[in-house]
Amino acid sequence: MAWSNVGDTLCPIAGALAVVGERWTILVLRELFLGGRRFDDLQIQTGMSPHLLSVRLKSLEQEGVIARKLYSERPARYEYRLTEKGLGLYPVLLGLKTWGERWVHNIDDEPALIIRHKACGHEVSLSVSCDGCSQPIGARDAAVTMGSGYAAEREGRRSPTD
Amino acid sequence: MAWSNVGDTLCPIAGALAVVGERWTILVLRELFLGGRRFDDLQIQTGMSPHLLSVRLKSLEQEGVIARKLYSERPARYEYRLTEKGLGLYPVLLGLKTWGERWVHNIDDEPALIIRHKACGHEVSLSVSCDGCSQPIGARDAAVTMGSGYAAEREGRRSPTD
DNA sequence: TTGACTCCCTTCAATTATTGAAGCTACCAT
DNA sequence: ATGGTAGCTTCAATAATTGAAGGGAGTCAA
Repeated sequence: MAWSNVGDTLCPIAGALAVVGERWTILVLRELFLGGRRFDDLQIQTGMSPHLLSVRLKSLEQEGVIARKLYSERPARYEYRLTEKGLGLYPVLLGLKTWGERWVHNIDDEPALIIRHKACGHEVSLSVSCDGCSQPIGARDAAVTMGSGYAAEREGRRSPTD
Repeated sequence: MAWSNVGDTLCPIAGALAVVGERWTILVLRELFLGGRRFDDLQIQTGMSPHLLSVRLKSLEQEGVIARKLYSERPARYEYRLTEKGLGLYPVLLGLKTWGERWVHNIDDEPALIIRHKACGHEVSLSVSCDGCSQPIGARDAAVTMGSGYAAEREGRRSPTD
């Protein structure tokens, strides 16, 4: 299977990756979350080639993750902004940040990014918890069940009925 | 800049992406979180080519995200398992799942994956909240500050001192 | 003890994706 | 009119990915 068909599944993780799972894409989103708005800013701070950045921006716009907004008529100049759909990726970015700090960089280093609640100034964090008992949940505390449709899709891959 | 240098920064998001940011990698991790252990399972359920899967598995093993464990001496057979470092990516996967359900698939569809707290049977969810006031936080409620090192790194890219 | 089968990959040629340098248009400042 | 900046696009070279095929090392059944 080619990567271009990765979204053809009931799995929501694969669906998400079909939109934001290519190299550089999350880095572009990071810049937008950090307040970057212009092509050159995004290009310089991500380090990607201008060509690829333009390809990625078009794709993200098409998917509705970002929107272009005219900020100068002559010459026509657009800035890029996250839509609601794009802002919805906040927990994913925060998850990567948290994991990178814990497992990739040295935990004693000065933090590169500090995220605070605007209203009260305290830091913000990500957590997985149980909707019933509110306890914090780690990967081992959870069990996965598959919906019947997705279970059938997976079974079909095991024993192809062609 | 080439993708291979994407981890050369103080940004923890980029650090994380240097490890798990390539195409297919997160899908491999999904399978492992779903309980897949063997090469062929991973290959069939992700749909990626065997070659690329073997490349990705080696890289993940090298990074300490997964470990190979011998489960049969003769013939030598290994299974792949998430390490603690790998399990730490749980919130990221859950974030993608939640976002995919909300923004990519139809929200009324039967869910493909249901995740429950083993201890009490209720569903599990991801949230961003303030460490001070415990309020739920959206992207717009938070402000980002950069550490001095990372701020300097970024400033250097704007005005290269070569 | 042959043949069929499974598991777990590896190899290779063909196709795609990505890079990095250069170029282009439109405007602004001097 | 000359130089500079913003915002891209084009293009040839390089690297990543695919899909088909193959191969070794065992197990099982006849």
